[in-house]
Amino acid sequence: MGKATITDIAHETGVSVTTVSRFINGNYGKMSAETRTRIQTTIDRLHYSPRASARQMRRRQSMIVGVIVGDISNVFSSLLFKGIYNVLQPAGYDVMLMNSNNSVDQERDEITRLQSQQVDGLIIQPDARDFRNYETITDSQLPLVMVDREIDDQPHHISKVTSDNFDSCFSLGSRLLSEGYDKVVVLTRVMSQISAQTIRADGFTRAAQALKKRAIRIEVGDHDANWLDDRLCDEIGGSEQKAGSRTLLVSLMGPLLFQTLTSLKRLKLNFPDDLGLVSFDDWEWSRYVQKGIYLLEQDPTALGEQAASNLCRQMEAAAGNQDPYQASRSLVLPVRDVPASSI
Amino acid sequence: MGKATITDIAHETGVSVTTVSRFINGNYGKMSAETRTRIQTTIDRLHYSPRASARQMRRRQSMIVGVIVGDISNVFSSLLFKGIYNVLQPAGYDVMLMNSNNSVDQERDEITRLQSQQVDGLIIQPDARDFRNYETITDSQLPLVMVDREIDDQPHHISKVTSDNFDSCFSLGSRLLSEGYDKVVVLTRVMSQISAQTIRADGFTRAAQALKKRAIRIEVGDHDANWLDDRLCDEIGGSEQKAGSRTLLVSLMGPLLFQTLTSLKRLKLNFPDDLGLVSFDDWEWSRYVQKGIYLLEQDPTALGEQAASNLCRQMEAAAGNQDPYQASRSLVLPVRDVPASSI
DNA sequence: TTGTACGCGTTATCAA
DNA sequence: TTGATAACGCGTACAA
Repeated sequence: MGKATITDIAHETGVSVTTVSRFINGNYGKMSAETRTRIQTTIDRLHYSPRASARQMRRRQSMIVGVIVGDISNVFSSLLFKGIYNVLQPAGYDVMLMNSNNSVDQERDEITRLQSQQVDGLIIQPDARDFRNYETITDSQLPLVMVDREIDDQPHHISKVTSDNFDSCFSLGSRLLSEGYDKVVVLTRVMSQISAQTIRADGFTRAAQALKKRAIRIEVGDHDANWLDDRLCDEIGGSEQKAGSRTLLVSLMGPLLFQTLTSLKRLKLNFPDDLGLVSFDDWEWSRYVQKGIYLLEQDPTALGEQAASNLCRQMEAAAGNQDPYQASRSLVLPVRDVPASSI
Repeated sequence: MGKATITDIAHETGVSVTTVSRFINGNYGKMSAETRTRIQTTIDRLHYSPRASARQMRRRQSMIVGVIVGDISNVFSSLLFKGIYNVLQPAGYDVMLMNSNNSVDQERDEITRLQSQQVDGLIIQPDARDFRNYETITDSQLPLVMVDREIDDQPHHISKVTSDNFDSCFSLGSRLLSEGYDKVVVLTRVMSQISAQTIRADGFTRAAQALKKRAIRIEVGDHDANWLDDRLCDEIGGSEQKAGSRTLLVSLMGPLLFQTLTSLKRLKLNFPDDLGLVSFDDWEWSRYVQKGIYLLEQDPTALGEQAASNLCRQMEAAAGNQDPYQASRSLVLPVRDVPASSI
């Protein structure tokens, strides 16, 4: 029977529910070793397992954390989750994962669901441009960490864990452009209202501006394969232009790199000879692909771990009836700059 | 206040809790349109949201499903989850995701946690070799679907959703070997006690046996890069042997393919000239990599969707006090065989 | 060291 | 068309 209750255990064992409750919660302090083993035996025999829901009602905490990611099929999201889970599971929290599919509406619905579940905290890779969409969370003083994407009007006392997107792109862009590239072509594929890619693109654009060089941004949508070929051909030039080409091509998203490589192959453009290639990468695979790519690596797992441990602090504060947002901390994680030659 | 209760709403609105409860659950049947709007107003004003835990206690169902995957950082797992979520979320279920890290111990702990949460159903990519590890689930008649990996002694009335691993490998292996390859070298990287890779390897091995050709299996662990180089050199031969080589090299796992390609490049072995290359792939990226690879594609998202919809049927049965396992169905999804030339 | 009794927020039953 | 009230399983203050 999966239906045994604490009362059943108490009766079977011949003790009171209080004693059983104490046992379950590890308050062995005042309990004879004998009753202890007797209770354990009964529990095993009846396959008893305490109902989390009943426990929640009394304790006023669920030990559940809600996580909303933009697209779980993107490696970034799964590595982020992994980092979160690494921290939260050992801390005793269960994690409810939701996939917003980069839709603000869906995200709103999911926040409601999570609030109904009385989650003790929330980690969100946000979709919406305005913080207004998240005020229902802060109104109820729920511990909250925003991850990866930046919201303009987010109050500074709300935690935010991001990568060093702008600076890393600006500095790599500056260096490469001053080493002799004429212009930079930035490829993005923005799925959400807000995206880290936008900030990265800005980094390169600003670097170009500072050096008075040209910056072009190409937003790759769901076009067919030829579309990108044509655009690249326009911007970088066909084979006749190759020789004098000093273009720096930047792919700001993992999956985009593969598409780019395919196009380059079709166009018979080689790097680093015909152009310079930079890719922003979430994880190690791209280094298997080919030599000669400059990589900007972020570490989504670390991002998740930092977000989760900050959330834990907030939840502790909340459990002690304090303002969780006092325990908030914002964090910018470094992006690793891997030289093309070292791969 | 996030603390408003149904009683508060009732008092504020000047109706009884029963009425509010009816409203919340959409039983408008016998309710004046006016009280309806009045209740809605109060709910909005007080930011009321019903506690899932209190509701669970009465209803005896949680509307939560537990999912345990082997390694969430593996693309297979995240696509699987996506499929599951696609089905479960619209059906009104929330999903608790756990990562077993391919550890049987961790998996056991997670099953316990999920049972405490009183999940209405469980989808597991199992780690353990014996079904004994999951009997605590079937003992309590909990809806259950096993995914991806096969357990020898799993009772046939327990649902299982897998890919057509053996047959697809056997048939591709048979075809290619009879078209002129001398032997097959299979690369695996098994992380768990059980793995679909083992079955795939068997498929190729049996194909070789039937044609009286050699089959070699290399288990790639966490060795350094050179290790694989050496092993491949042993089996496939160095450049002097290339010319006459008729080896079929098989990578049975996505990430392994990249490692393999790197090794082949270092060894200056080209395909399809020097050898034939086959890869089992979870998703479309490998087709960007290079031409000339035979691909066996499975569809983890579809796997997840099927698993989830079967689970739903079981949960409906359980809700109607019937044996959920009568609604169980096992399913084998096809593996797509993509010819090397078509990529 | 152990037991009794009440309350947590919701829904279902019965009554009006 | 609406209310009053008894459960659900657990934790804890208080009593013994």
